Amino acid sequence: MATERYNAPERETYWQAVWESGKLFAASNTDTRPKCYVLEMFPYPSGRIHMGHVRNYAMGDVFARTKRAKGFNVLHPMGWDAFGMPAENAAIERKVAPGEWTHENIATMRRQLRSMGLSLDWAREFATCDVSYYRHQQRLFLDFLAKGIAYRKSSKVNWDPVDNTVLANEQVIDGRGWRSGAPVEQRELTQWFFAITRYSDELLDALGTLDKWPEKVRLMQANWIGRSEGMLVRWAVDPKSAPKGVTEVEVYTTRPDTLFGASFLAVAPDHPLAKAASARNPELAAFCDDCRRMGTSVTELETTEKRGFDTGVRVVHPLDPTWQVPVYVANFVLMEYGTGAIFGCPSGDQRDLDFARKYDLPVVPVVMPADGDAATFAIGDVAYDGGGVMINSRFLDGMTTTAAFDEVARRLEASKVGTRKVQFRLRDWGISRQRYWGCPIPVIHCATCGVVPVPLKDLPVELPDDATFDAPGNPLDRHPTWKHVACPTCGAAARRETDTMDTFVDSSWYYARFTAPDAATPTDLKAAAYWLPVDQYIGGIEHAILHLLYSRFFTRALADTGHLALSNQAREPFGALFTQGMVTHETYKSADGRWLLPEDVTISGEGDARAAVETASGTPAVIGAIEKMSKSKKNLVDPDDIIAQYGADCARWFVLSDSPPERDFIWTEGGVASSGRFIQRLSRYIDQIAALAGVADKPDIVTAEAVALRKASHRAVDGVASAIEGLRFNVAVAQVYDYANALQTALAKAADGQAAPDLMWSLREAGRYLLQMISPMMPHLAEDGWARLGYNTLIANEPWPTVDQALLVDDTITVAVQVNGKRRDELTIARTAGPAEIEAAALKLDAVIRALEGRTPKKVIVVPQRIVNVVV
RNA sequence: GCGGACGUGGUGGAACGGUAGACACACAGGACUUAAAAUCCUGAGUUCGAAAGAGCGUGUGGGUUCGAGUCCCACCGUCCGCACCA
Repeated sequence: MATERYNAPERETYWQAVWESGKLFAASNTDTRPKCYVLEMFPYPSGRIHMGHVRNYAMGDVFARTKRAKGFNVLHPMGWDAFGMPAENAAIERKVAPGEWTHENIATMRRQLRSMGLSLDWAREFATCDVSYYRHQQRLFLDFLAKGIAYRKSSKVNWDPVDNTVLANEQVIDGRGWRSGAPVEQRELTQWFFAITRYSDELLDALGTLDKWPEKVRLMQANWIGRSEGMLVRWAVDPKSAPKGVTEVEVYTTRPDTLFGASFLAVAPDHPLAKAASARNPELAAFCDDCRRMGTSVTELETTEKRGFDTGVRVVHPLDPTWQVPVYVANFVLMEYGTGAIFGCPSGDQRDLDFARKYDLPVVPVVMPADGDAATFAIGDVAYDGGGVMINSRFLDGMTTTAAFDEVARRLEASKVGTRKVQFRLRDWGISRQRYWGCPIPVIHCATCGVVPVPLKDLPVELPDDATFDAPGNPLDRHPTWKHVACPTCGAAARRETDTMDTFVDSSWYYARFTAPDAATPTDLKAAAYWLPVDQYIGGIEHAILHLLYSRFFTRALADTGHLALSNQAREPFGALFTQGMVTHETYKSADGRWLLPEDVTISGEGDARAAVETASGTPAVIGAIEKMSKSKKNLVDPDDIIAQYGADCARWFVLSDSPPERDFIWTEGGVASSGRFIQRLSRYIDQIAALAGVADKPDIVTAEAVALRKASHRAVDGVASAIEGLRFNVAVAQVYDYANALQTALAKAADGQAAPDLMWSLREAGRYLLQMISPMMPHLAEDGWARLGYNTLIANEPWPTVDQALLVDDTITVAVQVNGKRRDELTIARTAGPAEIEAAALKLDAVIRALEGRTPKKVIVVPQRIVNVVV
């Protein structure tokens, strides 16, 4: 029987059109089935889909299709995270308007995503650069402003003096702007902020409820929020040494127990005391200026010497009025954390110790390990920052560090010079960007009225479409007319805010907008309450902190401004999170050091003998490391090419196979070809089954072949379902391969057309089950095979097959038999056999008798249906 | 420096504390073919052995257990996150 080769690309286009016209994947906001919201992180429209997208969206689609088959009302939407700097860079480099560039990219990528056959509800699609989206974001901003969640403050920023813009910390490389190369300045600028720190405690505590999030991500967020418990302690300034207007210094410490080890205070160069003291000491003023010029890059921080300058100010120890310590300005104290002032305990902190040695300050050990000897314990070049027992600390001596902490806290609070204080590392979120291609911040600056919110009736504040990009700086700021408006309050000439919002704001609430993308308000309370939280969110680990933390904050801010009606227990946007690994590929370089595309390289040999030549010229090439696919290293494979050659099912199947989804996936040409062959193989099996003579009624299943096949069918369906449920797609793929092998055996038995009726019937069932278990992963082949088997429904609409539990267990089972933990033989016995029966049978095995060497077993461990261990 | 994850054949990887290496890739041998492709069959952790079989095997060293890839401790290596955070 000759079967035709399955033309995947052609059939896939056909079935995509069938799904499309049937609106199969449209989600209803009113449905009695249980809901399931499946979401993958929406893409930035950079130009074309890459394999990382294919992997991400294939995973989400398998999950969504499986949930659909299992009877859920599934919401699986797609949109575009469309604001951002690359569009402006394209405008500068290619003279194309950012909006135009973005929309062209969206059109390309939408077509590419459609060719993957994803079960998406395209009716809900939007781009964050659509006025119909960002107008609502402006409304949210105004509501945040009214509640104090959005506010303006002056803060230090990285300023690029050539490009005339603020740079994020990530955009400052070795102290220089990443585009201009100019040394970055620290500038004090008034910027817009979101008060994420208002939710610090809640964001930290609620991490404990996110049990379907990766532990790693929860930990990273916990560290980022950085809660620490300590005390604020006020040190009175000795009036004789006090600069003008300074009477005390407040420090923050997490180790009040070490207070008797204090030998100095250090304040940040921008601390009020530093400024006041500078006024009377030009040398100190110069030192502070020097510190301010210091860069903030990682390498600089690591190499910069710890330096200090004695202010001449002396402060009084809070536990001993007769004891004074000097106050230094130090370049390592941050004004942004705590109070901008610390007390230094050299024996308990390495940095303080280094500082004390350098400036010849006392080093008094106050804590020693619990098993230490107070008489001999000393501090050399290494500080002891652990817990233990207090020494040299007067009334604290002999206490544990924990008890000493409490005792000091009690005394300082009683004398009103200290208070317990929880401190967070998390800072408020600065959202101002001096950029064109973002959501305009809807406020107006009036000389008399101050900052005036744009009235709701005047929303949206639309971006002008005639901005110019031929000069550095913010195009909105230099636009001839856009920023000039009348003050909404007094009518006088006023100025629009020309900053736009950080693009992370756009992606902080899109998942809520998807639940009602056409609502006249930012959210539809009913729709959002029905769909949220997202039941399964899938995306890259690179968003572990920023996007995922911002979204968690936004959900709470939306609830507090009446845009979400959620109970306090459900203020989380993403119930379950999965972070998938990257797609990687081998890299190739020509002899003269140019990166080469995989398609331009021919590989020969294997193992250590593998060698590459540049196909066109025949010159030898170098095979490099396996790295994340990137344009710069040219180790890219274009999904379009793969889909055109092998089909979407093949691309989907391949990226789901082999590697566990959370790990990196290595793309190989051989691997994709092999997936393609497997699709042809399944297609042949379907044709063979379709050609079988039908059996009208279900016969008794009696022959060994039929029984074995049915067991394999039901077990595979069961195994695939649970693997997908656990997002273990590589295991699901392996189950299908395994099942295909079983099916092949059964088909071989029926090849002569003389098979028993029960096998014929079981093969028909097998064909049906095969298609259903592959339908989430290879939806097109499943649909095509379904039609070939003669069904006139769509498999995409079919419920997940039911599993006959009786077929999942065997009457006889095989248990391993060990002697002293070493496997010697195995025993096949009735599943119902009791421990005594199993033990007796095991002891009769030749291999066991031989291994016993005549000894009498001391003990026999029998775990029914698992193992027997004979101990001698 | 702090925190975390990972380490299994030639390769990607399976394995509720219970027969390690499922499944796939690559490889080798065979069948079909004039030939190739495609397809099908067979083999394979490693050492010794003709075979039956036996020894050794999940980074290293200890521990818990009748039994450890899995749990605990230490170390080595790789990767990731944070980092003058008081």
